Amino acid sequence: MDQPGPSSGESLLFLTDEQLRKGIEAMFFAYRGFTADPDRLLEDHGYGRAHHRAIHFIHRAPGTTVNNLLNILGVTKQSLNRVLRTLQSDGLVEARVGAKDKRERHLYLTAKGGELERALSDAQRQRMRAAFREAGPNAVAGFRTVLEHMMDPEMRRHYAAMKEPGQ
Amino acid sequence: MDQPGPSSGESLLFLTDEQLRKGIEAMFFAYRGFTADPDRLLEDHGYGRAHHRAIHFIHRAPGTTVNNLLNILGVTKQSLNRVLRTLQSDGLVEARVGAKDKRERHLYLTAKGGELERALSDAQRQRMRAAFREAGPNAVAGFRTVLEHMMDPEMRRHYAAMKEPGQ
DNA sequence: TTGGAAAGTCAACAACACTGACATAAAATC
DNA sequence: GATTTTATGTCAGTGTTGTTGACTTTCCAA
Repeated sequence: MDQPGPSSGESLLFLTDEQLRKGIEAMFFAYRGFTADPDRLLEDHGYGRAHHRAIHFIHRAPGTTVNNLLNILGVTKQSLNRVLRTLQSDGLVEARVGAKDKRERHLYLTAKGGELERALSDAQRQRMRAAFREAGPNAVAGFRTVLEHMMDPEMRRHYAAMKEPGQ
Repeated sequence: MDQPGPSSGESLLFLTDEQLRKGIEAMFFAYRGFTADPDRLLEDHGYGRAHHRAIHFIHRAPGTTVNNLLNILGVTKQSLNRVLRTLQSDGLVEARVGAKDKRERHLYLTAKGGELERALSDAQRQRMRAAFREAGPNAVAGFRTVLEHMMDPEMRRHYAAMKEPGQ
């Protein structure tokens, strides 16, 4: 019953279907918690998660182009455009025509957009900070390692690319 | 915003806003990967994630009532009902009127429903197994710890309740 | 027995994803 | 210089999934 793995000396009990099912349900329930706080805030403004994602990544990489945002978010341009249009007409996002390539639109948050970003981000960070603190640095490192391996390779590239901003 | 002040003897560098932002983006990108494989399968059948969730939890707790499922999934009964209706008319789910309380419907997967559940589950487990294996048992433990702390307390109850089935 | 609560169903609507087709402007290429 | 490609935006239509409101059936308790 409690025999070591036949090939290695290491236990592989953490790879049983039962453990994997727990991991799957953990992802499901945790993601709900992860989005719950910003969702409440967004509802007050009449926005949805799509707006949050756009705001987050524009804040993260100011001056990003529509096309770049499209690749990161993995939605169609029609879908993203709907969101950007409302954010622009509400004065949260500004789109500047590219200096070098005039076809491109570079996206920036306005002061008002920055305010909402901070509010959303604060709400989300607060929960994550609490979870991190209770779990401890070792668990946090494991958390990030597993999530990185769960990403699609292409998304992992995006994630890694913005991992260390100054490098 | 918050300085990484060395107030205690322990380093709190893992709680900086920068680290939290990385955690937030890790959740976003990883969740996309997490759902990608089942999503492809579901599309072939004309279903969506809502169907997957219903199938998963009916498989997890056969005979569960609609109301119980409602609490776990956190949607309105009308929304869940639409999903259950299609699953029933497609012959994947069976609803039996409660013996004690005839208002209740107890939900079961049919043989056909079980087949789809297995296919979806296999696809999702495969990715998670790969991620777990590459990350190692220590990282997996941390992963689960952090996720548990990120859940709403009520959801954590559901999660814990179904953690060890035989106990 | 009657009135309210609970479980579930039907109808209509909104958010947000999708596809497809098309328009415009600018850059790149032939 | 003409043509093609690229970046972006728009219109129309569709599907999934969430919502609220109104309704039926069933149960239970005053």
